[in-house]
Amino acid sequence: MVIKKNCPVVALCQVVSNERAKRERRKEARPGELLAAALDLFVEKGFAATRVEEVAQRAGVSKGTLFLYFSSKEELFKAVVRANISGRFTEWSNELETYEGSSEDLVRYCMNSWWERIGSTKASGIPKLMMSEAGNFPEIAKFYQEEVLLPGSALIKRILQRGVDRGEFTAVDPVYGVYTILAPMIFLAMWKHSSGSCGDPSVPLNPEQYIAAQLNTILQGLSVRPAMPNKA
Amino acid sequence: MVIKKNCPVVALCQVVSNERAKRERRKEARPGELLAAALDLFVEKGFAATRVEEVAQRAGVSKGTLFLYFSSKEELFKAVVRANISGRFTEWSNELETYEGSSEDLVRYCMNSWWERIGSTKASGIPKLMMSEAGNFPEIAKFYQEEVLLPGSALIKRILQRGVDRGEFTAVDPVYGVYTILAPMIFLAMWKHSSGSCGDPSVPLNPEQYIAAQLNTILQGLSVRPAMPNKA
Amino acid sequence: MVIKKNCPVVALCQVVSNERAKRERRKEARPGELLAAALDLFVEKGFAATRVEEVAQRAGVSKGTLFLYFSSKEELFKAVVRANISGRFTEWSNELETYEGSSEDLVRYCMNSWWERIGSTKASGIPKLMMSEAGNFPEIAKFYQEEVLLPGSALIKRILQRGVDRGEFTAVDPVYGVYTILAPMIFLAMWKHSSGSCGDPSVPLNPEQYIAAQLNTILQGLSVRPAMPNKA
Amino acid sequence: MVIKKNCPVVALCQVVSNERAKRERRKEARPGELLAAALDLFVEKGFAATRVEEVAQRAGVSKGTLFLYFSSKEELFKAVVRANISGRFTEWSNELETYEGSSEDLVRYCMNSWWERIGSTKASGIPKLMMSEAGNFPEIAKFYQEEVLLPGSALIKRILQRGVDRGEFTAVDPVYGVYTILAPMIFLAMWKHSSGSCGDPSVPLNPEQYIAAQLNTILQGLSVRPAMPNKA
DNA sequence: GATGAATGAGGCTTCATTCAT
DNA sequence: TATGAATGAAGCCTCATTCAT
Repeated sequence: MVIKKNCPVVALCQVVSNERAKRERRKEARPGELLAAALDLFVEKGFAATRVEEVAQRAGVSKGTLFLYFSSKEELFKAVVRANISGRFTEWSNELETYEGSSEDLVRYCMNSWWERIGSTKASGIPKLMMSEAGNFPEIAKFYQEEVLLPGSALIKRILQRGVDRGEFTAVDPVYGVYTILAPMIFLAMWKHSSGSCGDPSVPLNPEQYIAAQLNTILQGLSVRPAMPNKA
Repeated sequence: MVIKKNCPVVALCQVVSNERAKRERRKEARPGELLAAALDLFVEKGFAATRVEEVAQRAGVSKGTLFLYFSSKEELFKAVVRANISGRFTEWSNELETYEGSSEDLVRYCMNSWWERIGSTKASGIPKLMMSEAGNFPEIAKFYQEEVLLPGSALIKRILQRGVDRGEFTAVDPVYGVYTILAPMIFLAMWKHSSGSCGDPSVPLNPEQYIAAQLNTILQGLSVRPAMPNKA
Repeated sequence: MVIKKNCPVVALCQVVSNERAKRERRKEARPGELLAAALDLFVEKGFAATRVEEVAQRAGVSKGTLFLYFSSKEELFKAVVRANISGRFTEWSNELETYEGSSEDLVRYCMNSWWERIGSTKASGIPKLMMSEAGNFPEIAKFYQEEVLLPGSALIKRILQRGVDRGEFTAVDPVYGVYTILAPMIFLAMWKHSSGSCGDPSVPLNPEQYIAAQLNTILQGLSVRPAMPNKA
Repeated sequence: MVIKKNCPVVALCQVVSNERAKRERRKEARPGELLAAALDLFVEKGFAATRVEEVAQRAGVSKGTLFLYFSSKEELFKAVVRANISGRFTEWSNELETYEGSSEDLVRYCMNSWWERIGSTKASGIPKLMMSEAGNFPEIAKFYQEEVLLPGSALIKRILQRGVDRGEFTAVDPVYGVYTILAPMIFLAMWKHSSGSCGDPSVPLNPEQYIAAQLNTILQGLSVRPAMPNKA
């Protein structure tokens, strides 16, 4: 090229082209950044109170760009939910099939594993989002139910059944026993994202300690035990 | 009475007083009707997605009337929360003081009583509302925490301590043990108001059965019992 | 009447009837009180920024009552203007006809008299009102012009002409000479009611001193005088 | 230049820069167009009676666009006042310092110059606006007073003092003498914008003739002259 | 006549979405 | 593709006006 390097116009072009290069490198990442920003904000403020401009800003793009990737705010919302729903139930299901330890340990493993993979990540905002917005987005609530709640419940049910079958757990209601495991986890996810509860440390909640305490009680509650004078 | 019933002046006075009474009865009923309508809608759709006109309509008045009683949508929201926060903790606290049965029964009593007094009423929407909107209304979230969460937690803590003191309950973490009781109730309240989850009966939840099942497991989990080979 | 005096219902009726008596006594005064209140507020805040409820309140009646006397806010406005337009031009005109002093004294008399009868009263708000609202109320502006500005201008013109005819005043433009007298008075009326100007005493304006100073300059300006080297 | 004109990258840069230039030219012109439209309407109808949509329409944009440039109707109003307040008093002050003609000519120059620079422009609406709205916008009225009325009065005072010092003007009250000059100008500005008065030509007012007539009378009124039997 | 609760049209403002550049 | 200025539908809120009492 004959163009002198110090020609200001050329320099400008290069800057532009560098930026373009960088931009294109990041292009693939755009939807992900937008989804991450949107997840944060939707979880924090709810769907209606979140402005798309905020989402775009947080993702480092302009408002218009967001609409290149998501045709509407609602589509963005759906994409956020979809993107953060772990399709890991088959994986977990397999782990359960091949698990060889005690059912108590299996419950411990599951709950802790949920915390590591979901609860402690941003994906834990999804339950809060669904609780808050289910009424406004019935289809996506249905989708969430089918993709998450049903498989999750089924998984828990099989774990409990395994414990009963192996003589480790006392027989529990096959439907309502599930909530014994499910409720503490969903509660934890929501509590975590309710800044009203977390803002003030007067009602503190350390997730690991919380899970440990819940497991202790639940597992003793599930365990088979000698006859006791207590009414059960 | 010596006054003749058909004295026109007297009659007028009575009419006036009847009219005034009726008018004022209506006027006094308005805020309550509006609060009830607003609670429903805020719980169902969230603060931002609820239109004041809807609230007014559901209360059977026009848009403008709402603003005669609440100076803004936000004030309406605050009033809804305030109006539905039961200051019943002293009452419950007294019941606890004088309770003479076993601590297990006390826990049962408390949970069932919560369901009867709060959970089964519209007030059960408040926890969902607070979870969803705490981020957008920090002051009112703080108020909720101080007026509800802290006293509630304190009450539960005392019940657990009573059980331990009387040799009925195993020692639990004084902080995290509380969640063993709290989490299932809050979960129930939120689940109930998450129409996305309830709309479809594929994951059903009958509150009484749910509470019974939770109590069974929790109470066995809390109970003192002979040493077992299980890790506790 | 057989009714006992201490019967509470009767007592109430009496109170009512006393109030009614008082009310009826004041009934005749109502429109005047409303007009006075409206004048104050319209002048202070303008037509659009004045709320009818404020007017009613200041007049000591309810909002509904105002509409018993004036069919709309606009009618109230028109009535305010009409009520405060002095039909005194014929009176003044007569005074002029029969005035026997110097024309200079006549001008002094007129300006001071205007201040006493109009400028220092609430009616002085009308010019401000008309200046501010003329664009929004063309008909009433026209009415004001016909009833006030034209007669007032004509009066001034005749006074000036009298001075010229009697050899007291230098000849001035018959149209624009009028403003020499008119402008200072209207300016005074508006300045007085512009709280922005009056609120702060950094640009003070004592009406009597203002008028005296204006008269001094104007009258010397109008006076016939010996030839001077000044360009006139 | 070595760079080929048809180098596509360069061309692109130019296009971009043209596009940006045009876009930004529009963007930069908007506030001015909006301010001009708003000035017109506020002066004509007053603040409260002017609808923002009208302002936007007259500026050729949509309602929403206005709010991109002014955060509220009130801010628009403030900006209108600020934008039309000439900070030209230092300039005028300098002209006064270096003026070499007679004080009479200086007064003529000032009044005519005010007409050319302010009175005949749209900025002449500001005095009317301030008179009408001062009560509703105390802060901006204060600002107007400090930025316009006080410097303006000070300027006039110095001109009069100059005349007295040079033996050209008779001694006048240093405070109230100012109004001799100020009142006719402010009156003119307000009269001009009171369409009620101007709409009908029955009380006509040609500004140049008005100013000439006022000057004639005022200047003779200020001039030093031989003792006269008139009371002064 | 008098009241003041109720109404609802209308104005300000926001923000998802579009589109020219 | 990316931008961000522009749009306008929709929501909150006000207040002149009505009307049952």
